[in-house]
Parts: sequence; C-alpha cells; structure tokens
Amino acid sequence: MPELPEVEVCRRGVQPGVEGQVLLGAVARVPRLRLPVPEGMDRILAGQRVAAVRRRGKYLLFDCRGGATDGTLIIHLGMTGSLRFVPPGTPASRHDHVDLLFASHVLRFSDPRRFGVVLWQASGEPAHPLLAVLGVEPFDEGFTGEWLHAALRRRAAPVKPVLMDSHLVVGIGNIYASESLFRAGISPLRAANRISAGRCERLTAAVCETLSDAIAAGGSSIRDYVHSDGGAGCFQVDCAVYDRAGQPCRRCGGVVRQVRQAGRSTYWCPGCQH
DNA sequence: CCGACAACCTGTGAGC
DNA sequence: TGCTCACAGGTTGTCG
Repeated sequence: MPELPEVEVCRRGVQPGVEGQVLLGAVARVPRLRLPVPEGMDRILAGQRVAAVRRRGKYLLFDCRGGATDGTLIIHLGMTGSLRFVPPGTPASRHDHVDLLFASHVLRFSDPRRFGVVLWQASGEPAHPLLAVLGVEPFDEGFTGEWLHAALRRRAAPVKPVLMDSHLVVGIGNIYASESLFRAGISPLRAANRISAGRCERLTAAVCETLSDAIAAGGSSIRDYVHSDGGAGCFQVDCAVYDRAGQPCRRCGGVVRQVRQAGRSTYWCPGCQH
C-alpha cells in the first residue's frame, strides 16, 4: 500500500474524474473491510456532488454536497487497496469491493487483503475517531526539527518505529521510514530521544524530500500498487536501502543490512548511518 | 504512558 | 507439480 506519496498520487489521479461530478449511487459488495462499510451507502451518496477530494495522512476524503445528508466519504487503502476508473457495467472481479457510480464512469475500490477502510462522516459530526488521533502532516509548517526534537524526547524506542507512528507524524510507512533515515544519515536503531536537535532538523528535511521525490516519481511500484489509470509507479527502483539487504550501498559501497523492528523489516547502511 | 506483539486477510515466492 | 512457510505497503487492541 500506499504510504503518503502513493495516496497523494492516487488523490491527484482520481480528482479530475470526481470533483464536480454527481454521484448516482454506490455499490458495496462486502459488509466490511477492516471496519464495517457504511450501512445504506448507496442511499446516502445518490444525488450528491463531490465538491473536493482531500487527503489527511493516508486517508482520502471525498467531500459530498447537495444531499439531505452532506458529509465526507473517507477511504483508506490499507496495504493493498487501490482506486481506478472503469466503464459503467464493467464486471467486478474477486477483490473489487466498492464502486462509486458516476454518469460516465465508475470509481472502483479494490483491496485483496481488505485492510482498507470505507467510512461515512456526516457534516456537523465531530471528527471521526480514526482521524482525530492523527499527528502532524509532514508538509505542514508545524513539522519542524524543533517540534520533532520535542516529540522524540519522551520516546526511548528506536527512532524508526517511532517515525512510523501516525499519532506523531502521518504518512511515513515502512519504506519511506528507512529511506528518510538513510537520507538523514541516522541509524534506525538509535534511540529516538538520543537524536540531537540539529539532526532532527536534518531528519524533518529528509522526510519531506523523500516524500516529495516519491510523489514526483509517481509513487512506489511495489507489488499490487497501481495508479488510477492503471500504470505502475516507478519509485522503488530508486530506493537507496529498502529491500536491498546484502547489496552494496549506492553511496559508500558498504553492505546494506536488514533487521526486524516492531515486526517490520528495516534496512540501513551502517557505513552511512549512525 | 510506552513498546512489543498478535490480529485482521490474501497473494506470492522460496524451498523442499 | 504441489505443499508449507515466511513475508508483504497499515492500523488497532491487548498485554506486560
């Protein structure tokens, strides 16, 4: 799935075919993904106009207006979720769980592992609990070295799993956590609260650069990720350390190593990262 | 409060 | 060819 760059690429790919369009309805073929799909989604969405497609962390937000129940459709792609446009009437295959129906096309949500989420948030309701607990956006002004330094003070765990904690910062998944730390020259094993203010400054910059580069490259191409138009991303070929265990570091020539942290694979170059 | 871990699912590739 | 196992982009809840 999709970390922040893939979700942002997905948002930009989907936006032209959705914004300003009127929904004829929706089809849900499964009662639940990671969480239950909203009851009566077809009735809720039918007749609404999609005013905007936004992103918060790894969540896509479709603002819907014009119905009796204005609100926001929330979609999370989980590990293997994807959105793509198909012509009306296209038969659904095994993992095509939800369709958003427009007059001239269908936006189809597919997700083999079903770790994704589709939710409805009516206007006026308090922020959905899943969104309310999210941390700062990497591209927001609040994501500074000073802020990160303060946030890491309380965390004794290795910095890599902390960097992936969406309650602190959103959008940094397993790939870009390793890549950002490589770019910043910081070992993923280093205790979060033992990173200097100066290196936190460097780390926030590295995170933003890594994510921006990935967005510019069109997202990652790992396994089943596809763009809304069906084309594969191409970022992974440029990974400095992720999934490169045993191979030479592109910067110093040393051997890239792999370790397991909090149940996830981490990759780093001991020669470049301390 | 913090952190490690299991759980939620299916698919794929490696090894036998 | 076919079986079994480990592992894969995320997040939440539980337990120590």
